Amino acid sequence: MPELPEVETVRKGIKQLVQGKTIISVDVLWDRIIEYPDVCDFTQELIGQTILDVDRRGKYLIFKLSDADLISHLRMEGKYDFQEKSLVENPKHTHVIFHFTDGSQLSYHDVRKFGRMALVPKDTALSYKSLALLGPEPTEETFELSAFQEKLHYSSRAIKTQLLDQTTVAGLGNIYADEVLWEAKIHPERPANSLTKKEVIALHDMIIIVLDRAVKAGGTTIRSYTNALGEAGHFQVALNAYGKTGQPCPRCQTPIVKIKVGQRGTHFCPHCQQLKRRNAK
DNA sequence: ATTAATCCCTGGAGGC
DNA sequence: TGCCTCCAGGGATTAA
Repeated sequence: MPELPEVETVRKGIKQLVQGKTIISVDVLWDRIIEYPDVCDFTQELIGQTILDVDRRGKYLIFKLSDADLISHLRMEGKYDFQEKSLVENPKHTHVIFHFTDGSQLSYHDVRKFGRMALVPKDTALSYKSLALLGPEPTEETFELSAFQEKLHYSSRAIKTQLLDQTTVAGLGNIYADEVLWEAKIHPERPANSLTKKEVIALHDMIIIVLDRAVKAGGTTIRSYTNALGEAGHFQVALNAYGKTGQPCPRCQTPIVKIKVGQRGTHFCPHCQQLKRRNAK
């Protein structure tokens, strides 16, 4: 599932392949992928537009076009593929194809059809729906400790749930939420407002560190991008908790446990990440 | 206003 | 082998 680091890797890959290309036609094979406007207008308005740049905000890709912004969210399994020449037959699960004037094409694939695209007026992507509500990017420069601390202070939800809420900080998904909580040694079910100042600082710092590390790892394979733009960059970073049910915690060897938090599968170390503080000795 | 539950989708895994 | 059920999950929507 693409989270911020994966989307960033996809962004770089797509950018170097399609920047400067002009759309000549668009095929939409599954209408519900297009959230706005209706498929007919979406297709028509894209014709003749040139891709000036490819940006990202949180987990959203933003294609900067000559006269519009195209927003694309990959959700669970969305992937982009690039072909130098149009394919006679498109693979299964191909839902949207952008044809360019030079004969090449960018196609969108999505087995579960959860991904969404929206075409909005030029330079308005960041104020479209939930993009306008996104929290800060998880970088040193933008992710302020004080705002994060305040957000947690007023929330009684489980910290894991709070981290998945994109208005807290943008870009964390189920994998990295588990990873940063493991790194910060915080139990995923701790109420957000029960974290000590020390824990909030540790969590804040780990969010920046873990995502930066993942972005850098994903970025190392960019040059090999010709196909499957959503695949590379996945699991380039070793995971410590997510998907490690029953395996020893890399810190203390206690088996990793899996529970449900807010309907989401959640992995943690019951020794390093305790719900109640042990009596200090 | 805040938060929790439901829904969208399909393929893969496990049971029998 | 094949049929059935269950599970995975980001974010929009609906409900409480």
